[in-house]
Parts: sequence; structure tokens; C-alpha cells
Amino acid sequence: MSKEHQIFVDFLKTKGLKLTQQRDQILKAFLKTEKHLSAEDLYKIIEKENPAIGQATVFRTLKLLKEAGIAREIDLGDKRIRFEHGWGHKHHDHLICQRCSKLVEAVDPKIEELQNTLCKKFGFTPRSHKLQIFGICKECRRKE
Amino acid sequence: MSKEHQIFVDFLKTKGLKLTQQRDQILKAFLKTEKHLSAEDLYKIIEKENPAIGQATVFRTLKLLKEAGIAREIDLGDKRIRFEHGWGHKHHDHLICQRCSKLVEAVDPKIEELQNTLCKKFGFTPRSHKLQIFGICKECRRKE
DNA sequence: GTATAATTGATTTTGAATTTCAATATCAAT
DNA sequence: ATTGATATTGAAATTCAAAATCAATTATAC
Repeated sequence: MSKEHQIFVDFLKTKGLKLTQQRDQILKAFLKTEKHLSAEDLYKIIEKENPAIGQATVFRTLKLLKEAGIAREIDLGDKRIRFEHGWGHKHHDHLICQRCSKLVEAVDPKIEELQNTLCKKFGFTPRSHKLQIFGICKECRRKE
Repeated sequence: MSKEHQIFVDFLKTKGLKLTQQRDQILKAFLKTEKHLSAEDLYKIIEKENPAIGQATVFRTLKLLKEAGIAREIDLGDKRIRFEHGWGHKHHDHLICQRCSKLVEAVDPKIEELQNTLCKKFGFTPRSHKLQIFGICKECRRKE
């Protein structure tokens, strides 16, 4: 049983929720992918494995996975909510290529630190943040 | 005629588009507010002034204003697209209070600079970026 | 003025996300 | 293993902002 499974089981128990076959299957499918997929993307994958699972359940489970810290919402600038793995994957910022939509993950501890300093200046208590940088990735730039 | 009006007129001419009463009125209403409003918010304001203007036109005009650089899309974490003034208002990051939804605008040139450095490391050419910090503002913190 | 092309607003449509609800599955306590 | 209280499910309906449609209208260059 993967670390994430254990976390999910514990999370459900704490909340008085139940571990169902569907939830289990959705979690497995989610963990198997490494991409940044939308609820719909994941639903399409699940659908192939088991057409009996409805998309409402996929949406609902994804929300639970988010609460449990296993999935993390990200925003790629398109309008849909996307998810990435949240467990054992440290926070990072996103460099989003406007040409090929590729995503580069990056962090700079100094930036994170300065953000806190900035917040302090306004008496603001930061809880989380999102930094997206839109532009052109190395590969696309080369092709120009 | 305000700077923004001139820009809009020029923008329309360049694109072979027409300056209509509606567009003019929508631009004026937009410039009059200082808040971060959604297309719907703006429509409600317009509606009071002139019920003859439809919301489709407000949506369309807002999109034009964005293209012209007069309006700028922002994301406050709720699902709707919001707009702020884009002309003569320098780029800034957003500190978003999760309790009262208040928005604080802030910039740190050092952060901006480090972002560029970070991009360089990945051969990424940045074009624009969004930084949102979610947390609790000074006023809400005090009330706790 | 007239022609031509853009614009309008009422309405419909889209599309992701959420809710509803009756049927079903889970799990702790027997 | 059975039960019963309660959570969960899937299909369908609903929501809601945003986009598209389209016939009627209007701005602009000539």
C-alpha cells in the first residue's frame, strides 16, 4: 500500500468517511499519472478502466484527495481546474509555455523568503501562494 | 478625453473596429470604478445607467479593453474573471484575504528580478506573470 | 445619401462544476 | 455472517459565467 493510500485511508477514517472501491480506483488512477490533469481528463482515464464510475464521483473524490493533501489544485491559465500530486512533492512555481502549454516546475527559496517579507510589510499573514510565469519555453524559443 | 479613451480609439481604428456609444459608455463606467470587478459587476452598473445595453456587449467590450491594454484580467481565486485598470497602473502582485476577500496590491522589485533569474535558469523567456498570496489580512487578524 | 461592414441585444448554447435523489454499499456492532 | 445507521453512488438535472448565434441596427468611408 502506497504512502498516499495510507494517508487517504486515515483521512477518511478521521472524517468518518468510507473507503469505497470507486475512491480506491480513482486514487490509483490519479497516482499512476504524472501529468497535470483536469477532473475531466482523469474521468476519461477512469472511464476506460471502469465505465460504471460516474464523473460526479471523480469530481467528488478529487476534492477529497485535495483535502487530504494528496492532490493539489493548479491553474495553468486555461479555465479548468487541474490537479498535480501533492504528497512528497514540494511546493513549486509554474513556468507555463504559451506556445506548447508545457509546464516547467521551479522554485527559488529566495523568492519564497521575499514573499514573506513583503507580506509582513502589509501585516498580512500568508497561508499559501501561487506563482505562474507565462512565456515561451526553451524548446519553442529555439524553433523560432 | 482621457488617455485611456485616446488609446481605445486608436486601438479600434487600427483593428478596423468602430467606436460606438455602447463601447464608449462601458469604457467610461469601467474607468470610473476603482474596484476589481467581474464582467457581471460592471454589467450591473451599466444596466442602471442605460438598461438598453446588453450584457453580451459588456463582455465583448471588456475583452476589447483587455486587448487594448486598458483592462487587465486578475484572478482572485473565486472562479470568475475580474478586471482591474491596466493603463498607468503598474504590474503588482495580489495579497488576497481568505476571510474578507479584501485585496492588497503589492510589488517587490527584488522578487520580480529573481523571477527573471529563475526563468533564465530554465531557458524560459518570461512574458508576464501572476503572483497571488492567499492568507489573512491585518484587519481580520486583529479581530481574531 | 448610400453601400458595406461592424455592432448590437435577446436569446440560446456551451462547458465545467455542483447538486439532487432514490438506490446501493460500507462498516462497526453485534 | 447479519444488521442497521449512515455515507456513497450514478444518472440526470442544475448552475453559472462566458461564448456563440442571428436578424436588425448603426457607424464610417465613399
